[in-house]
Amino acid sequence: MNQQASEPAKIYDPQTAEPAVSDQWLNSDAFKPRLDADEHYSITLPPPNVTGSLHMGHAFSDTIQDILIRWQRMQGKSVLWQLGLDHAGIATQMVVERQLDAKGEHRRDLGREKFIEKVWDWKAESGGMIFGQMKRLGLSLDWSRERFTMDEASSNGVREVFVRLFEEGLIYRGKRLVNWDPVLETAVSDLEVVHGEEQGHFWHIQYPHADDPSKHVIVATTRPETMLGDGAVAVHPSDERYQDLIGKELILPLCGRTIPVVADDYVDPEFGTGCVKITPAHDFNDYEVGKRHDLPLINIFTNRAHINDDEIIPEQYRGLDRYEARERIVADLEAEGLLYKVEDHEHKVGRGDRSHAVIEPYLTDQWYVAIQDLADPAIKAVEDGDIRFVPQHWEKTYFEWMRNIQDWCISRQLWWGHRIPAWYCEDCDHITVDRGTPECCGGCGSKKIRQDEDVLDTWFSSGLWPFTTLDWPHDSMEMQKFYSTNVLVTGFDIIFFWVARMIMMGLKFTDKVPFKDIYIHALIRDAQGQKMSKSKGNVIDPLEIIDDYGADALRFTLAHMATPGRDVKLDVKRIESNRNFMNKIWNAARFVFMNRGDAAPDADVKPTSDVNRWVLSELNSTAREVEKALAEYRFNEAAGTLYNFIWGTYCDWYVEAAKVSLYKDDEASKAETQVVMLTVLDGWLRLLHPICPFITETLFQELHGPDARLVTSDWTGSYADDEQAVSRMNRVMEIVTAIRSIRGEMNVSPGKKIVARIAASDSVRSELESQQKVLMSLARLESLEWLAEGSDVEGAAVAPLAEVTVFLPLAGLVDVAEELARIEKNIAKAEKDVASLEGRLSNQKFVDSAPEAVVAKVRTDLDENKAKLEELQAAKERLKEL
RNA sequence: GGGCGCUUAGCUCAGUUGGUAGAGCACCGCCCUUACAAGGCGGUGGUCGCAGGUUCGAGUCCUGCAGCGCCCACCA
Repeated sequence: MNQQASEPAKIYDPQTAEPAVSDQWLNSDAFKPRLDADEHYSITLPPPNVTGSLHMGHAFSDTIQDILIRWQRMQGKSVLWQLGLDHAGIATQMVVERQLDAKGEHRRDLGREKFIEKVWDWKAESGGMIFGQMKRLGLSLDWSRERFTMDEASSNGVREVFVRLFEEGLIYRGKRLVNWDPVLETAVSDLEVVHGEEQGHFWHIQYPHADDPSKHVIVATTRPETMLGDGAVAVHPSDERYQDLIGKELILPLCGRTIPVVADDYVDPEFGTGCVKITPAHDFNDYEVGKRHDLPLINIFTNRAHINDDEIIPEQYRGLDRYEARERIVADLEAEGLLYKVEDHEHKVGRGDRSHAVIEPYLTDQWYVAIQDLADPAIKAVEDGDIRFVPQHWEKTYFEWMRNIQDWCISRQLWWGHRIPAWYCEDCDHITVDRGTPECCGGCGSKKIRQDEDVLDTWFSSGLWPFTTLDWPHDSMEMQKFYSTNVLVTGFDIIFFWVARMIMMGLKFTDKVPFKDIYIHALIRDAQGQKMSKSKGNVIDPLEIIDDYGADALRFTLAHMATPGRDVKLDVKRIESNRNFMNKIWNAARFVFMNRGDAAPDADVKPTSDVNRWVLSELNSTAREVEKALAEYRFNEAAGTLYNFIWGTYCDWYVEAAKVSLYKDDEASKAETQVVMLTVLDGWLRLLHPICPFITETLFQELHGPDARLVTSDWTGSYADDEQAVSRMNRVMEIVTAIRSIRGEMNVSPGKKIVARIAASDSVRSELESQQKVLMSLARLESLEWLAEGSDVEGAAVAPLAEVTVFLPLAGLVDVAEELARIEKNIAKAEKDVASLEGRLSNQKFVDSAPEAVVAKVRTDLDENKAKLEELQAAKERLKEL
C-alpha cells in the first residue's frame, strides 16, 4: 500500500531505514574515539580470516561486542573498537589453490611471487565482502583504523618479537618428529590435528628369529607399511613369555635386515601379542622408545608420504604412495606366509583440520618457541584474577592446557604468511636473525646468505594482535590509552589457539595483560542443534537474514539467546518473532508521534497522575536492570528486560492507559501525558540502542529532529522512583486483568461493554476512583459502581482480589452453570493454596527460623487466600439459589 | 583414561545470595476495540533426569547414578 512521506508506514521496513542511518554514521566520526573524554574503553575485534565471508558465528560474536561498544560510547567514554583481518595462512592459501585448481593451474607453476600476488587479490576481495557484511550488521567499528596481520605495523611487530625471543634463546631450531600434512606438505601444530575413530585393520605379522628362522614372534600393527622403517621389536621387561628373546635379533620381513628385541615399559603386555614393532621415525611413542634404546631413525617417506628412495628400502616399494605400499606389503607378506592373521580394528586416526589428510609423524627441521617461560606468568595472571574468564569455568580448560603445554612449532612450509626472519650462510653454519634485511652473515660476514623459505604459524601474528594493532613496539598514544583492552569476546574453540597465546605474548612483551575480561560465548548451531557447515547445507547466511528480517531483528535475537555457557540453536522463527517486535516498536512510536502535540521529552518531568508517575518509575527500574545485566555480560537478560518493558509495560499498559488522558481528559492532563509518553519513549530508545541501533536511531531522529544522533547521545538518565504510584497501578492492573479474565473465560465479546461493581474500603475506593476512567477504558466497562466493603451482589460473576472484590452482573452475559464451574475451579485452587500455606505456618521450626519477611509474606498470603475462599464460597451459594 | 557442560511446559530455552516454577513458539477460545492482525484479550499445559543427603524449606547447595554433548590424552 502507498504511504505518504509524512505518514510512516504501518509496517516497519528495515530495508529503507537501515541503509539511511548507516550512511549517516559512516559519514561522520561517530565510530571514532572521542578526544575529549578521560575514560577509555577498548575491544579488539577478533580478526576474521580472509577466507570468504562471515557466518552466523561471526554475527553473534560481533553483535555482542557492538552492544558493549555502543553502550560504553553512550556513557561518554572514549571508545576504540579495533578492526582488522587475519591472513590465516593455511586456510587462505588453500582457498586460492582451489581457485587455481578449478582453472587447471597449480601454485608451483606460478611460482611463489606470482602466487602471493593472487592471494593478495583474493584478500582484497574477501576483505571487501567481510567489511560489507559488518556494515550491514551495524557494527560501530572505527573504520579508519583497518589493520591486517600482514600489514607493515603487524609485520614489524612479528619480526620484533621473533628477534627478541631468538636472542633470549626462547626460539630455537630443532630436528624432531612433527605432525606432517602430506597433502599441504607442511608441518602443523598438535592443535591442528583432529583425532577421530576410523575403521581399520590389525595385521598380525610374523618376524622370524635371526638365529633360527623357523621360529618367529608375532607383532600386531595397524600400519604394516611402516615396517620398512622398523628399528626394533619391543616387549615388556617383565613379560615372562619373551624373557629369552630380549637382546636377540629378528629378521625384518621383506627387508632382510636384522633388528633387535628390546625391553621397554611402554609396551602393554595385555594388548595385542605383547610384541610391538618400533618405528622411531614415524610414531611419537616409538620415537621416545627409540631414544631410550639408541635405535636408528629410519625415514621412509617423502614430503608427500610416498616411500622414498633410501637404499635401506627394498626397491620394489620405492615411490609408492603410503597406501599402495601397504597393500603391496600385506600381499607380499601373505605370499611369504608371514601374515598370521588380519582383524578388523577401530582406532583413532589424526587428520589435518584443514586438508583432512591423514597426518604423518615426520622427522623434519622446524622452528620452536620454548613455551614454559611464557606460560608460567600467563597461568599466574588468570590465577591471580588479573584476567577473568566469563563464565569462570572456562579457566579450568585454560589451566589444563597451559599446565601441560608443549613447545610450539611455529614454522610452516607454506608461501602465504610472515617469512621467517632467519638467514642461512653458505660459508658457515651461523644463522642470522634480523629485524630488517641483512646483507651479510652475522657470523662470518659472508654475503652468501639466503632467507629461510618457511613462514610463521598464523597464530604467531594473531597472538600479538591486541598490541600490534596499536602500533607496538612504538610507544604510541593508542598503546597508552587503549591498552590493556577491556574485554576479549570469542568462542571457546580458540582458547588454546589464540587466547592463551595472546596472554603469553602480551605479558612477555608489554608487561600488561592484553585484556582484563574474556567473555566466552557459545557456538551457533542450527535449529536441530547441528553445527553449521557448508557441507551439511544448514548454514544460515547473516546477510540473507538481514535482507529478510532486518539487522535489528537478527541482533536482538542473538542477544536474547546469548546465555552464558550454552550452545545457541538458531531458529529462524525466533528471528521472525523479533522482527515482529521491531514492528511493534515502530507502531508504538507511530502512535506516540501521532499524539505528541507540541510536547517534547523532558527527563525532569514531575507528573501528577499515577499512570505517568508509574511508567517513569518502571522505566527507571528497567534502566537499572539493563545496566546491571550489561555490566555482567548477561546480554539475554538485558534483551529480555527491554522486551518485557517495551512490549509488556509500555505498549500493553501505558499506551492504552495514556489514551484515556489523551482523548478524554482536560488539556493540562493531556499535556502532561504527552511529555511523559515522549520522555519514556526517549528513555527506552536509548536503552535499546546498543542492541537494536537502526530502528532506535531512526525513531530518535523522528523524536528529536533530523540533526539528532542517538549513536553519540548519552545513555539513559535516571527517573523518579515512585513506589506509591507503582503499587496503585499494580492494583488497577490486577482489577483490569480480573475483569478481562472473566470476560475471556465467559466468552464475552471484547466489543461488548459491561457493568462492573467493585466493593472496597473507603480508602482504597477513593484511591481507585481517581483511576475510574482508566479502569473503565481498559476493562471496556459501560459503567462502574462502587460498593461498601463486604457487600454481596446477587447473580454476578465474582473475582475476589487482595483488597477489593469485583462483581460482574451476569444478566445477559453468561449462564449460571458456566460461572459456577469457573468458581469451582477457583475454589479448588484457593483451597490448595490455603492448605499449603497453613501447612508451612503450622511448622514451628519454619516460623522460628525463617526470616521475618518470609513468614510475614506467608501470613499475608494465607489471609488473602482465606478471604478469597470465603467470598468464592459465598458467591457459589448465591448462584445455587438462582 | 582425565576434564567440562547439559538434562525445567509439546518444542526452544530463562530462572545469580535456597522462600509455594517463567518466557517465546505451538495449541484452544473471543476479537479487524481509530499505533500495530507481523496485532489485542483470555486460556490449556510442568511430580524441574533418577536416588540419596544438608535445611524449617531445594529447580537452586552436597554425594552417587543414568542419558546426551564437547574438550584433552591415548594401546601398537
